Amino acid sequence: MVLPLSFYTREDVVRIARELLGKVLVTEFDGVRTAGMIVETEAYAGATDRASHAWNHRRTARTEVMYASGGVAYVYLCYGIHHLMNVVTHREDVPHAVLIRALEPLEGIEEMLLRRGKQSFHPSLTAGPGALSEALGIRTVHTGYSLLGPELFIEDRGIRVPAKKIVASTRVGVSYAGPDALRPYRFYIAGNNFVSKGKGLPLP
DNA sequence: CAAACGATTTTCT
DNA sequence: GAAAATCGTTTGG
Repeated sequence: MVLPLSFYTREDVVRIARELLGKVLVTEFDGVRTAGMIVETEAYAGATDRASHAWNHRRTARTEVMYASGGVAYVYLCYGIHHLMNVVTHREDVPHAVLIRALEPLEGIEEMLLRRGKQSFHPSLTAGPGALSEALGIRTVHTGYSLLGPELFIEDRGIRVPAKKIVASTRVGVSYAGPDALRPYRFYIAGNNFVSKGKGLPLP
């Protein structure tokens, strides 16, 4: 089933990040379907989190969509090259979000190879936030799109990720965030080949 | 209006 | 392991 709006509008963004592991992200642009199981996420706790684009209620044209009510996508361009996709959570005016960092491909692998310009199936196809966005055709034009479909949605297909397989660590690439860089807000499935190689700071 | 920079990935040594 | 690629967003003058 497609995750309902009530999944996204809850208050605990860290819990939502953890619960997104094992869910399936699907895109269907121009009738082409691609999908993958989420294996790595990061929570960004809005105004109180220095690592967040919305830290201290920073509000710009780019981050405006983070202030929407949960259940929409926040997609932005990083390093001029990579499109990074986030799930907006919580209620209106509370700019929480979860970055999707890695997927295990499930459907439309041929199309993913085409979009990524790859010859063969390899974890680098969808391991990493920029890579998975390219594989699924997600670009900044999709920011603000509903996560309830029809072109972009997340499903629960009954995949259960045992708590013992969920690892918490620090977030990748946020060392500028001072003490907040130490928050254990990154989650991934232990042993999954499609988890990105990115590293955060060592946990205290 | 100019300039620095980034929640990354790939390639080259 | 280091460095380049590449451009929209943000910030400072």
